[in-house]
Amino acid sequence: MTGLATGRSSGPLYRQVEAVLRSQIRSGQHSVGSILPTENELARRFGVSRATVRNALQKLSTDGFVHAKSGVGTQVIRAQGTARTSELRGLTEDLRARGIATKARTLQSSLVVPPPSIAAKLKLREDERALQLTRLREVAGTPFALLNAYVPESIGIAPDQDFSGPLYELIEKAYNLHITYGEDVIGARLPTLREAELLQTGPGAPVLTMRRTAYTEFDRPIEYVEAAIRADLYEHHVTLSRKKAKANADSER
Amino acid sequence: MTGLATGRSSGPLYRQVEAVLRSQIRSGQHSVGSILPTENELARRFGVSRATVRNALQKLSTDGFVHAKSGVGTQVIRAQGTARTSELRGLTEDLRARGIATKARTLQSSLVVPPPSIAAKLKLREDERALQLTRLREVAGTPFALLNAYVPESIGIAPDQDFSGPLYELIEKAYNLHITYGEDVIGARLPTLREAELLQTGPGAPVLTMRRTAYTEFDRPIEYVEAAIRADLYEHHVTLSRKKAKANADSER
DNA sequence: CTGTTCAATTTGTACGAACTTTTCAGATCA
DNA sequence: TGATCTGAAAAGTTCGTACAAATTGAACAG
Repeated sequence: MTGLATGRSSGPLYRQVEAVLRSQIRSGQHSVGSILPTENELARRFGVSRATVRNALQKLSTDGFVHAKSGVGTQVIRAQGTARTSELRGLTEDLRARGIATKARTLQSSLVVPPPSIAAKLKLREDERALQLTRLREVAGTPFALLNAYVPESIGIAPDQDFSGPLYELIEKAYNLHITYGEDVIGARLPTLREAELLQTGPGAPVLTMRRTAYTEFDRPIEYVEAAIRADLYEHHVTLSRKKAKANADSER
Repeated sequence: MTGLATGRSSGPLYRQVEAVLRSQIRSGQHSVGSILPTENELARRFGVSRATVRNALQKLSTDGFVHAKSGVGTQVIRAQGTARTSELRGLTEDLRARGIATKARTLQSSLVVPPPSIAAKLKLREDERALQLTRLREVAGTPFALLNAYVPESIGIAPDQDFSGPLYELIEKAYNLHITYGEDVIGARLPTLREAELLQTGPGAPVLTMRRTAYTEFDRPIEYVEAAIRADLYEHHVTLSRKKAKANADSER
């Protein structure tokens, strides 16, 4: 009855150990604040080597559930499974994750030579073209956000297709690219006349602006988006973790 | 001349290996896109075990510099040292990191029983008090942001002290607490009359709003801040990474 | 009672070895 | 030509062992 032997679970041992510990923590079997059994003890109980236990604990640690302290033990610091940092999501994905369905109306879709400022963000050479995509996103029939996206032509997206879904998914799935990270700049201002008209809002009602550059591997820019979002309909959520201020006089940048 | 023997570096071996590889990547000795020598080869060259090399590579991987692929090798995917995700920073820390000095003027500082909505965010029991702190932050003499912070009384911060610096640093250093993560909600609206007056801006000029709950260990709320920031003077920067869509049919939430 | 030393406990680091799974390219066969 | 098979190469996983460093609490000396 030493744990894993009875479970027919598949996959690497250390993931199984991790899963068991995770569920024990979630269920309160190891309460928040308590110290887990020592690594050697866990290894004995699970019938695996200490290295395997450490592998599992390390995962739990980077996920923010436990904190190992030399000479003391490994303490449970949280039980619930909320991610400690939010991941990069497109506007649509974000809303969908919150259970809000949106629909996009494509206003324009054409290949253009983007203005220099945008070409620089996409690291385009002179005269290189990009797909420019203007979309109006709606929630329950109400205009919500005006999105102006640029995607390098070299990515290979055809201008004439269905852009009503999340652009990220389209890029990732259809073109087998993986977006690794993105940089957001969030601000606010009053809408332009055209924006006010399209968003069906007053010229004095502020919009939230979001400029995002998304990158795939090798820091290659894959998309630049400027969004104007009705501030009365949307708030942006971000979860960030804070670095541990450790004693590290080594070779940090 | 097998690398580490010549270097008198201190600290764990795997950190030394990591540092060497990092600098080789940064200097272009291992160019972006190229495949690193195999783990066994690196182990041989550095004169360490493969486990140590893996330990170093794993760090480089989570930092986003390399990507290991089974059956292929470990590829360099970026050379520059920008963090792939931004960490939680207070407004002041954020600006300071960008080289902008600010000063805070404390408008109010008192112990109050916060309204229920805020008490809930701080997980306060009925009648528990919090330090309420209203500050006006200025850049070069220009009002910039109005900050309204609540800190649980149980944290133990005295209401009468110098709050001109970053509140986070004060909490962390003086009270030996560590902020582990925070949740931001960013929106925009028109300023209230009082805000417009204090920020010396017109009633029609939008402000960026930021509500943040910061947590220490055990998910204990340590601070709740509502900020109204002049949108013409500030934009919020965030860098987020995107999860790898791996084949993981295991025990995810 | 107070400060110091010391020893036990626990995680951290490092070695070596072996086997598994994934991936790719070349060889083979229809 | 093209699809499939095969084998080599690489990272992934797992074991066992040993010692180092950090921390805590108990024993001890003053």
